[in-house]
Amino acid sequence: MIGFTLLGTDGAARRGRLATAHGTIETPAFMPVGTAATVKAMRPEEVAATGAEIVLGNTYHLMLRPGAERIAALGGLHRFMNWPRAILTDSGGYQVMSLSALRQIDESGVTFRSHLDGTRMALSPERSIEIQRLLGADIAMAFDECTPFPATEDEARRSMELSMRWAARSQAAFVDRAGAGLFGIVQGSVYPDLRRESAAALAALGFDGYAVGGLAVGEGQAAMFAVLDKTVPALPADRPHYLMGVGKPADIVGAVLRGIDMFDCVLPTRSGRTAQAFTRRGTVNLRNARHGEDPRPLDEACACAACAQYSRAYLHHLARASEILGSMLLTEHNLRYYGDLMRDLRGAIETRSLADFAAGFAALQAGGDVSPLES
RNA sequence: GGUGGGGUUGCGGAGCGGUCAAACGCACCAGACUGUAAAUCUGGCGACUUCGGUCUUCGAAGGUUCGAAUCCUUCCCCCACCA
Repeated sequence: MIGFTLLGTDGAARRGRLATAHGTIETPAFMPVGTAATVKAMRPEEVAATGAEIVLGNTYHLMLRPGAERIAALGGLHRFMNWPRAILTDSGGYQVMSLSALRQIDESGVTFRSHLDGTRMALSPERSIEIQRLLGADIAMAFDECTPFPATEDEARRSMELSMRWAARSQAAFVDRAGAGLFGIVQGSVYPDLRRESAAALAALGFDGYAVGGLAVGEGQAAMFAVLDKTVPALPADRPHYLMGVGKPADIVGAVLRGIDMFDCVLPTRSGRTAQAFTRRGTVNLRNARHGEDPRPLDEACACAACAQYSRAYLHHLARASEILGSMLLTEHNLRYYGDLMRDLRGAIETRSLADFAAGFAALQAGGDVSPLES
């Protein structure tokens, strides 16, 4: 059982606080992704300095390497990766989709052929929950199938109903402990009736929190927001709402406006490694030639090390040279940007000025990156 | 001085009579990345184009051939070894 306190609202948006065995999380919150027991290119103290209070780990990847039992024997995932704050673990449901070429699915669960060495590995709702317990997750996720997009209504229904049966089994397998909880995951693709049905099924079971899954898989922002408009009102209001795998900054702002409390996404970390930076004026590709001689900071309004101590020209050079420091600095910047965005969103909800904040955010993003240097 | 090897589109490097504006890699110019098989992937990369093509390129100049980056001659460079 984990606690969730609703501190205030602004329209559909909510300001909340999540209490776990490893600290509290102010919501709306962004959770950096640390799939393989590391937020890539970042040390844990640097992750915390960006404002993150919880990170993700991944059942599938950690069971393959180094193995859940090994991590348990070494004192659990928090200790293993030296992250003393909260951890949410994904159940492996996303890999059911992303590794579709390497797995077979049936009622009991999924058999994966390891992407590392081909070894056959089985994952079921029961085993996924067991692994997440071995890892010591503060928040475990029900084992589901992230429905691919596009899916016909029949396909989406079959997939959603399977996920709902697996949700019940996940819950039955979950051993409740203080400060730890289990979230259910709504599926149903872009079909409002399926989404409502899924939400109702999960609410009837009763989870510590409710996730919306199967979005940002190619349907587009408008369709995603349309799904949230129909789905979030169907979720229990006294529990946290988590939009899985989302997203771009504008996606997050729009989802907060629609009542989402938690987010995770690989974009800030992955983009940090591929030279794309998120800024108050939109995205910037540091590899582009126009930054080669630019002595200005990436984002003058940002207090991260990359912006405070280095020029665009230097970040450009690091990216071109594939230097590790480039990945580190841009990942740090991107996570700081996301952290600042969440802080500002929380502040705007507290002062009930979220609509104004969202309008200002959109205007700045639409304005584009800083103008080129005079030559 | 002798012998052998070589000069290909920014660089490296394939090609060795037609299917060659010329493989591939790098560099370069852009784009994409949404519960991470991702420090990854995609496109472009001689000039012009009404996007059908047209034109100029493979050290230089001649030549053989219906046709030459590919064969021959001469010249200019480079490298290795021997003296």
